[in-house]
Amino acid sequence: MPNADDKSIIRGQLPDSDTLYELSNLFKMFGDPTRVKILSCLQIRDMYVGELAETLDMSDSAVSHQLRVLRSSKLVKGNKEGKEVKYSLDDDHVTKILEYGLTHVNEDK
Amino acid sequence: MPNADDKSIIRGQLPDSDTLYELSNLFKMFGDPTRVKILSCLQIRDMYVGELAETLDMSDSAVSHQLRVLRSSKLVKGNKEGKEVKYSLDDDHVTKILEYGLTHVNEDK
DNA sequence: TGAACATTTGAAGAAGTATTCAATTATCAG
DNA sequence: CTGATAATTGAATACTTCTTCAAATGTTCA
Repeated sequence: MPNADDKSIIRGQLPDSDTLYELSNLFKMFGDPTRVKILSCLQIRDMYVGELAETLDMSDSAVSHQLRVLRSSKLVKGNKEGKEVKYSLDDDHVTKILEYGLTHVNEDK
Repeated sequence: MPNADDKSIIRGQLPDSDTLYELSNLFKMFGDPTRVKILSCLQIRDMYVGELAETLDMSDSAVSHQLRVLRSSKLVKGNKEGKEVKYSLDDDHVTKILEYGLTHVNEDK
């Protein structure tokens, strides 16, 4: 059987397991409506936690929890200003990835 | 207070709710390691369900379930060939989005 | 028709995750 | 120091979702 190791050949061409895991993890960040909203806001301008919460009509706590997740993925960063924390995008790719996705979604209609 | 409707202004600049939902839904497809693996395989060549299962070392059933999800998002399509079904990517964007994400992930290290 | 194979489907269980609520930390103004 | 405000944290709950298992569907071939 000539194609006995066909799967191995395919496997060899795939990105390695770690990369695939990181990759899906990156996209997972964009895979939640709340997080996408937060990122979209920060694309417009830097904002404080409270501003985000008001704008998106969510609790401060819920927003803060999501900001923590986004921070851990290095997609946003927070800078303390007195008792407030101003958040901003921490990555050039965020905008491009969102734009690309938007293009796709809009083309479909 | 001059900024009373500042949030409304921001809200007005955001993509509408439906679009944001669709957007996060698109990214959610890429947010699971199994699905990313399947998509990566199909980027290399069209494959049957069984081939995918073997290549990725998963059950036929698990693969089929994920293919259903990907199909419903119009990212892959299946063509019946006898008793087998050959799957292929159903969207030009898939490759570009994956490539873009990969670039990002690789740059980070 | 009947056996073998490929795929799909549905239900169930397990694991992961988002939001809420209450409590805590930190900063500023009086 | 005290009270008020901003943000974070942890625990609990509700919800979603991935995989497994068993059964069903559909197709080929003898």
